[in-house]
Amino acid sequence: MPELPEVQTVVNGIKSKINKHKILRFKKYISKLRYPIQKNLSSKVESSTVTTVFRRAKYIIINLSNNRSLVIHLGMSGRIIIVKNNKKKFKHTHFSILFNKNLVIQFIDPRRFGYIFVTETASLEKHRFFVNLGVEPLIGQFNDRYLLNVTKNKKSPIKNIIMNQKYIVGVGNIYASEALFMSGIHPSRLGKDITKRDSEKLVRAIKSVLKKSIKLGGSSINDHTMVSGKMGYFQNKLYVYGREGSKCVKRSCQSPIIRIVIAQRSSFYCSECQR
DNA sequence: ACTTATTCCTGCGTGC
DNA sequence: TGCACGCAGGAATAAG
Repeated sequence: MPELPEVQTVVNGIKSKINKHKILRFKKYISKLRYPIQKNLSSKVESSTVTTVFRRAKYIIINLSNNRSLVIHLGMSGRIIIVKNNKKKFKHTHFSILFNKNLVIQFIDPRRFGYIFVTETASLEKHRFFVNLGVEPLIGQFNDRYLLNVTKNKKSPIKNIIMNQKYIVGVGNIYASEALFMSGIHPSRLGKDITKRDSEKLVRAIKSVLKKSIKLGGSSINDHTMVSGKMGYFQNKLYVYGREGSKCVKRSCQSPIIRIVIAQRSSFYCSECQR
């Protein structure tokens, strides 16, 4: 489940490798991803050079010298790996990008919820997938005042609010559960019942868990790996996600971790520590 | 304007 | 061993 730390891990992995490299060829093996790959995508990117690689929300953005941006979303099971040649194609390799100096990236995505598109860099922020994106959680603008303002008067559970990309980007099911545990807030608590103190703790927890996970290369639960193919390590540091029935990690607590479904998503929390 | 349900897809675990 | 089934979930979209 690629969330902000997993996407950032991929960006960190490909950035130094493909920067200033020329795209020789874009090869697609299947066009039916979440959105069909544009028919003219290859002609819009081939023979241009990479100028910048960065992340916005859960998107990977590769800016090109021809004033276009190549945008990739990993969906749920999307992976990007770097290989030396393109001879070995995996079962779910859906496209590959061949750069000069024998550098190749492959996009592997069994569930095909990922997608790629190219757009003019100047209009990227106005693109329908970008125009409604909320604030980046790791910048100063995301603070307790911002979150409190978002949560006030809302009748939906706090977990849904922090996972909603129009308010805060990059937080998905894993890190929402983790951050709520770290701040002692029950995932079902309604937005309107979040206090200033809760907001302070939750903001701190979100920033902290995302940063720690990035440092360890993200969480390799089902599909995510680093671009080298190596697993991330943060799955071993999770407090509640996927730990139904296990004991709370807090020594003084030891209560069982509970799984409930909120808005069709598994949510994990400690029955004692979170209210 | 907000809230909730539905939809896409394949691999994996479970039960008969 | 094989098959049916449910589940995993990001987020646009439709529906309420």
